[in-house]
Amino acid sequence: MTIGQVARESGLAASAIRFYEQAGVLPKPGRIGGRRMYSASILERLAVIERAKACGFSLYETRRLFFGFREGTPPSERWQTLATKKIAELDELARKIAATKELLQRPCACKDLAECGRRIYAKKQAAR
Amino acid sequence: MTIGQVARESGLAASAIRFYEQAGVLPKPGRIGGRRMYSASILERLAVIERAKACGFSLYETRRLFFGFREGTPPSERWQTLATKKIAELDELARKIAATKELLQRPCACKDLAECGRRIYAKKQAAR
DNA sequence: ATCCGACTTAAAGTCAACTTGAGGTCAAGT
DNA sequence: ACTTGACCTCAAGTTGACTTTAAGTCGGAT
Repeated sequence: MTIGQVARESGLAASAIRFYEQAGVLPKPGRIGGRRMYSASILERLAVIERAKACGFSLYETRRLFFGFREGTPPSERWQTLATKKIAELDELARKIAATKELLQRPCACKDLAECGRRIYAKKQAAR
Repeated sequence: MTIGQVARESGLAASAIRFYEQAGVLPKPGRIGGRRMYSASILERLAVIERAKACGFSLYETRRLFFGFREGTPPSERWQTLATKKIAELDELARKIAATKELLQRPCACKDLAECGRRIYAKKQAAR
């Protein structure tokens, strides 16, 4: 498949696919007349990348998933290692979001921003 | 107060305070000998900004909170408008995080990445 | 022969929220 | 007079994941 076909199939932009290659998460494909020619398995590879991305992995982390970290470790174990760390990060993020919602949902009784500022500031000072 | 004092009091870098001014979330302070001179109320203003930031508002959104959107609307109502929108965004984000955790916690039974790719891709295709 | 569309590259642009750096100014203390 | 330290402005750098642009190449159809 040409890069254009892969792009249409996967829904990614061709530029993104080139970028992924450059970033080291995609293997360098063969070339015909200078053009990248992919086998259909590239779509599966991209699906894994998409999944990793959906899980909040950076491209750097995704690259480590594929290769270059503790060679010889089975992929499932690599996944475990990365997943455990990421879950902790997500828990922390969820905690922050909950706290934020808490803050947002409490209707502000201040009649103007100046009063609001005074209250927030006073509270902040009191917390020290 | 000089910008340095404000920085020390608020815990922000002086450069951040200048940046906030430039971004339009802080009023332009008076100058003495070219230097910014702030009244103590700047700390309250900064506290509001900090709070808005903690709530996930961008500086652009925060600026709209202070001025420039539906002039004459009381601040509490502006806050309401922004808060409602932001809560919806947070709910969406929380939903995504939960889904991601779900994904991460399910141990991957695949013996290699190729199999993993085939499974994910097949599932993705089936979903269409 | 030439034209078109799909491809190639490298470099630069995008977004947010700042920070960093260079080069200059100001007022106070010695 | 001179030094010091805090401040000033403006421009450029930072991070991540890409996109956009410019200029060039390839192969097939007319």
